[in-house]
Amino acid sequence: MKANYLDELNEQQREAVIHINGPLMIVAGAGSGKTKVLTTRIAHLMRNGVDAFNILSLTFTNKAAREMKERVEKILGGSEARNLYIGTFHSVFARLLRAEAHRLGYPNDFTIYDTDDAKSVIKTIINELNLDDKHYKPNFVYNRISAAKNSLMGPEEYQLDNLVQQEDMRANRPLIGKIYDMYAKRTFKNGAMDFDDLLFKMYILLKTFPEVLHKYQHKFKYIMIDEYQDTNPAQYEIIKLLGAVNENICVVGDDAQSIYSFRGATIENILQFEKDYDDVKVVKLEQNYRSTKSILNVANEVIAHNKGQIEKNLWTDNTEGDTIKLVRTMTDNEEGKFVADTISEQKLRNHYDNRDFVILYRTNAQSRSFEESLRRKAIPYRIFGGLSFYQRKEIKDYVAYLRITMNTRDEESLKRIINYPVRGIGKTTIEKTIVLSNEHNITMWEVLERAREFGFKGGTVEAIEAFVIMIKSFQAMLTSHNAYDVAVAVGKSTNIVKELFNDKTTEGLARYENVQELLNSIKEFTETPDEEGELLDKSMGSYLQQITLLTDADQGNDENSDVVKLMTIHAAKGLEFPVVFTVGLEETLFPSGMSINTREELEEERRLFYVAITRAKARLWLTYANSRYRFGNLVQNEPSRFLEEMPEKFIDRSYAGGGSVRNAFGGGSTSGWSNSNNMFDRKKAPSQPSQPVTQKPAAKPTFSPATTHVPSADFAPDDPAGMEPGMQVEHQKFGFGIIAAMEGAPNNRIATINFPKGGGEKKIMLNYAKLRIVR
DNA sequence: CCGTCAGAAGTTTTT
DNA sequence: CTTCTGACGG
Repeated sequence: MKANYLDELNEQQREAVIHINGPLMIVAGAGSGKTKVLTTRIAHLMRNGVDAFNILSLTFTNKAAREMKERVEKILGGSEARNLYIGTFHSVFARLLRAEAHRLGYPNDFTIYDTDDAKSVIKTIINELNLDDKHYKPNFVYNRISAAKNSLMGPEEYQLDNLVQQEDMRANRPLIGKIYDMYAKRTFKNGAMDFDDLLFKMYILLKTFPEVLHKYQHKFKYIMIDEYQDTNPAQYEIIKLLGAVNENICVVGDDAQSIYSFRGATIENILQFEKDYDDVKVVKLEQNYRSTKSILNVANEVIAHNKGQIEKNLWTDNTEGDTIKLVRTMTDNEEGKFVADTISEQKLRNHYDNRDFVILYRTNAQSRSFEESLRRKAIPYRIFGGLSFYQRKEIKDYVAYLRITMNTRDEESLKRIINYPVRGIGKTTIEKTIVLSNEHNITMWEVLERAREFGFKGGTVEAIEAFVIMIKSFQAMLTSHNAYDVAVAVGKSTNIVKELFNDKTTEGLARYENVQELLNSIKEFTETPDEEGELLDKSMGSYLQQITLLTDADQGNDENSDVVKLMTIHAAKGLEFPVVFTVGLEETLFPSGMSINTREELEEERRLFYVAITRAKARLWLTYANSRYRFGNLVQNEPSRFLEEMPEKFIDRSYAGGGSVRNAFGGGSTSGWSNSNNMFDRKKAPSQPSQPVTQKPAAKPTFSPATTHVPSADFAPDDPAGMEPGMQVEHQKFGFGIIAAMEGAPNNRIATINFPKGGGEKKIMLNYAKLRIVR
């Protein structure tokens, strides 16, 4: 260990690091060396006799956890750091739950449902309840349930809580509580937890089993929480429970960077920390080492528009640096072009590499114009925050096999692969299986295991049995083989790999490569030693647990690749870049139109803007477009109100069409401001009285275009077996026709029929087409 | 059972 | 404009 590690700190940083026992709150302004303090403090604890096994450090992102681990290792210079518990809330709790879940009635190898899995379950339930999923949107319902769990509210409480019920009534969705209840039961039956359950169930576990609580209270004698301003009530309560005995809780945060209230984070947690414990030591890190004076001054002045903050004065010794450039373009495409041009220019003028640039936007959808312009100029880039690798269909399919092998209760996975690749277990069979499983209160898997007993017959029962035997063969391998071998066996037995290999289309090729990459990742997982040391869990279950908690930002950690990065501001939190472009600074976009209704929402948007500004080390461009395409139509937007909140002194507005923001406001177009509403209004124009739609509307009358045939009143399809060439038949759409020829196997005959009014000669598969025999 | 096509919906932010 | 969904033809 480096002896002089304390010398590298400033006074406040050192004060935080050497505080060992008792609650500690570090208010860490942007760029004030927060991670350095955290990592040095861990090293310092260990140097002062604290066992690595007794230290728990929680972060929000895998990336932050990884970075922290690496930096601690660097200071300690050895493998001691391996015994630390450093990870995200979700991954650490998932790991603990893997040891304890049986107490709650879950299998220890429970499946973790990602957002898509969860929404899919919710959708199934909505349909089962005969509710209209246009009204009960799975997304909306999911968010309600998520919010409930994040406030530690179970289904019963949800249905009994007056306030919540009133909200649902007002939103005209009174049955969300019912859906929540069914969802909780269903996921439990599936032996699955969603992201929120990892927190919620952890809390339940600690609350219900004192001996478990006791165990972890004594294990985690020192607890550190990064980004404390983003904790939600569930996380808050868990920390409180775990830390209750030793009260060695160290939280680090910056209320000015709280940007996750939409996900249940309450800024109150950090504002109230001093009141939660006696004798809280508070340290403020106010010296910024990251940004120029210009950048920092702008940031400070912007955030000063928020009220109710922890008082602090962020300052820097750095040079004043360049002014902040404010840029107006006419359209979003020009905005993209401007950014790409400027990147080229800056690379030449100031010798930057691609990796020095980041483009930050409010919503993922904004990336398009920048992608195009960067591609046109052949500037390499990478977008963060698209589909995670593990959300791709082919990967989810493959992983579903692994999941079902680990946890046969997982019906989401079972339904996904029971007939993929096609093995003759069709819709009817699946429906029947579901009905039987409900009837007998057993899992679908158990029904399949006893298929013959339940009266499945013929080819179906054979297909089912083959499927069951195959999955069981994978399970048998689990004890004797590692995760990689099992995964390879899955690929072979199911023929998935071969099938993808034979698909020579571009997409097929990509899919094949993705599956290969999946296998590689499993191989890598089984072969690299566990960084966290203590628990050398190389099992399939451990692997599956990890990958579900990975996001797009966690892949391709080729930090060194020289590319321009594109991401949302949320995704950029905790990062820094020499040159930052913050784009799309327009009303309704940033601040988002969805977040301008209350002061709280607007303040969070402002904090987001603050985060964006403070990512920049040396140079900052702020851009906005007069008009941009949204949902395919051109929309005009005012410049963001935030642009008016910046101090003139540090801003160069010469790019903003020569005028000030104010000029841009009124001066531009007098007519131009009839905007965005109309795009919503237009659609609803022939205003239907908005009646509450809770039940599925009766089957819609099907309108046929005037050109098509109107079937006879008594139209009813006949058995195709009796159809022969020469017969006259009626088709629902093509009208009357004569069968000209017949081909194909007896059980799959294809007729060539001439429809004089229906577009001439057609080939029709008799098994599927509905035809009436006329004569 | 699967692929195609038209129509509709979507854009806040994520572990 | 793009992506997803459902209906329907083959």
